[in-house]
Amino acid sequence: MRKYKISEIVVKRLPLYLRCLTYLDKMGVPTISSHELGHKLGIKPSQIRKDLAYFGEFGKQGIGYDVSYLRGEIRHILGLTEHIKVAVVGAGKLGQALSDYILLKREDFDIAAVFDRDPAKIGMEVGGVKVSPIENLKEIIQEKEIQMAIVTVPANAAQKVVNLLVDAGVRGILSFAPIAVTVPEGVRFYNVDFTMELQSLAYYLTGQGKNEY
Amino acid sequence: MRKYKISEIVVKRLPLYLRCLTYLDKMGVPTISSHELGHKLGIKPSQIRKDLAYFGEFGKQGIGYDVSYLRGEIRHILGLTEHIKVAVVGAGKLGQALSDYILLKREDFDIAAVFDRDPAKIGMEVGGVKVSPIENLKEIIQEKEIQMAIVTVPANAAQKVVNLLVDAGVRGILSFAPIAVTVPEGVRFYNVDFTMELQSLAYYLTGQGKNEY
DNA sequence: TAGGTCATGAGAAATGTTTCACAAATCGTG
DNA sequence: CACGATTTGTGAAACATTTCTCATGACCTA
Repeated sequence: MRKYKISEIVVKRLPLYLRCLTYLDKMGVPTISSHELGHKLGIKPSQIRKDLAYFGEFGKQGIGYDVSYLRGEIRHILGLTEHIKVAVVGAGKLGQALSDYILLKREDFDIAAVFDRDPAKIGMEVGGVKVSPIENLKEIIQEKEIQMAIVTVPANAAQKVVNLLVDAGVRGILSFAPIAVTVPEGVRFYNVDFTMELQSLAYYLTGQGKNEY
Repeated sequence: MRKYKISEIVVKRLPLYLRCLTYLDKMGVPTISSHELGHKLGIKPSQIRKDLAYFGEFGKQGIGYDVSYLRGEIRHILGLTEHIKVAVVGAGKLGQALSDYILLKREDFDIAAVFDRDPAKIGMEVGGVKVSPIENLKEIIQEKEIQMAIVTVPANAAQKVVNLLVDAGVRGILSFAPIAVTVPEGVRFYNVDFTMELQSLAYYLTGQGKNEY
């Protein structure tokens, strides 16, 4: 059953399971075993069972997991029972792409506000809302009780924007800015930097990494 | 010195160090200790020292690391000594944003080709090159000897595109498609799915994750 | 209903990763 | 030069994660 503390590495795998279960559910697959699920995801079945066991008992011996039920349980664990409001800071191409994708999918998240510094972008419609000036960030975030934000501003503005967000009360931040940013305790910060991903991929093209297989 | 096999978790931290060192170098900082670097990155100094020690001895006792020299060594380890050619498949907003960013930075990577299925996009200039039809993918990738690719196509096209890329000889793929994809051995595949990041962030807003501090 | 097959959940073992602790090297200062 | 303050690289220890193994329960078929 539920332990005192779940490690982040386990929490990060839940969305992976969720994504696959949502797909299977849409396909009408009624049940799946940890073995099959693991095969699809390139993960050992025992790991899936152990991960899920931190949160409860969701499977049936001899059968596996009910796809639709397990999907609901994982959504519940992750707190995705109702749509979560997200603010996007930075209405450049990346901010637009992410916002529009969230709007299109209409799953789990709602774009509640988009901010930019550039006057030319203010008023543009992105992700289904009008772009607001960054000066109004705190006011709007507090008024709409937004708790989560996506940052797609240039590196040199990232720390300043993150400070603004934290000051406004945001507790979870996903940054795409290619720079290290610090946040106070109590705020969760993830950084997605695709150039870092490319750089580590590059290592495996050198031949140095070949021994890994 | 160099061990037989370096774990992926270590390789993935090198770009983090590199990003910080590049910044410090630009700022004119001559040397940095593992303690200072760790403080900036939220990592323990001992971890940085151990990571680097897999590849050689780069520091001086009592001094720390020469920023410029260490930066060069890490770039060398990652195989970033010359620009690496990258193909981008999917010329939507995300593909454009990523391509244009790489073109703008002109660091480590060159956009050598951009592909799309949509005839309306063919010929558009993205990332400094003209968008080519996906039918020409294999021909162009082989002609230009492209070894790395970024995939920004919708989920339902991702596996097909990845198959094409692998068939054309690409050995490292960074996919932004929100779906599980399989690749044969010998091809390294990373998946960046920002909705999965948001979902795991959501967990820490539930209060369930509060115990983590 | 009995026997065979399948698949979970959980404890134990194996493996991997992070952190500690310290000898050795470097510098600055008196 | 000698000493104190730093800081690396590394082996050992601590900690975390993954994998194995197996008792148990569920279904199916005859």
